[in-house]
Amino acid sequence: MAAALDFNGGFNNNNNTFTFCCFYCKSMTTSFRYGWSLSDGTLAKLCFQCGFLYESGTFCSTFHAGTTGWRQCIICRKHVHCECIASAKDIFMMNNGGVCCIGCAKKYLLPAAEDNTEHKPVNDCPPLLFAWNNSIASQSMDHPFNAMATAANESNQMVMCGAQMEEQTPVIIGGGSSSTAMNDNVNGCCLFVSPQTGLIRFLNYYQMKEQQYLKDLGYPNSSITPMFKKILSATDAKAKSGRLVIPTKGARSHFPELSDDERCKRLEILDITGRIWKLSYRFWENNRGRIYVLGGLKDYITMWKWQVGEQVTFYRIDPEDKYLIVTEKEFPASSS
DNA sequence: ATTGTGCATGGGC
DNA sequence: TGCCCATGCACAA
Repeated sequence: MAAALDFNGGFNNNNNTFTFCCFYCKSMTTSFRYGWSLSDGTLAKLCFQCGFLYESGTFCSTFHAGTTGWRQCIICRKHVHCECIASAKDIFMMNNGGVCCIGCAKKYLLPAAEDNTEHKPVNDCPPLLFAWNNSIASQSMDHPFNAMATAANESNQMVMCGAQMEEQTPVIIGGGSSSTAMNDNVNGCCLFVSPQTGLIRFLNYYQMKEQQYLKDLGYPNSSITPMFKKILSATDAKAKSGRLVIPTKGARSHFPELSDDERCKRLEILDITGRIWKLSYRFWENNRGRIYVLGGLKDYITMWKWQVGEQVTFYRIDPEDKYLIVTEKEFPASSS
């Protein structure tokens, strides 16, 4: 007897059981597990095996191991698959084209979304108007809203594309002085609307990460100041050398002064895990100038897997009077 | 052999 | 031209 189509998409085989076709592998199953969201708002029904792999987070690496579409999280470098619907929940598309895994996105990019104690605006920016598909409407303040912003354009509008936007629909924000203020360093900005006050808080990518560094290190109320940064050269990135040539200007203006009598000092520098690295800070002379280097970095370079072109930033934490070294694996373009 | 240090050279701005 | 700094090498610990 022909099976009757069930309203839920299953087949009644006339003995009170329903048979489902696994959305992914198309095998028939009598029990299913829910998978990812489909465009019609329902959830994909998966067979036991696919469902189990999906729930355990190994779906993509199991089924798509040999296919294209694998990219690296810009922060932790974990491989994430970006070409199937199943992985959509695990990735956060950056406005600069990079990809962030959802773990790092929650940790570094969207901390306000999970921190209910911090729904306080950090500035006095006026309420902004949101334009959605060219129709201006007041933004609902019912829910936290996070998105990645591209640079403010010439008319002081900010084009937004974010994880919570439908289909990457661009949104234009304008009418607030803050969009002008953000002009200089807006790439990777995260925007947050306070559900309590209705005011908009924004922190750019760098600021958000810096605040997170302080929290991670246990200095949530301290201040963190970038001192200088260095794009890693080929010789810097070689763990064998174990040293970093640091920009002369940054060294002179932020590190303790070295003299001909004291050509080397020991510096203790924290990494973002709180580990203390005892490094040598010294210089040698060259023609007319000094070359400043930070030595004793071999283990650090190995641990953080330095690669050419990556950026290392040195911070100062006050009032603890500590240095912090941060290896950032990839950066959105910054105009600063 | 491994790791750290100092120097000379040369390219680029 | 002057300075910065990337690089490779020699040498020391």
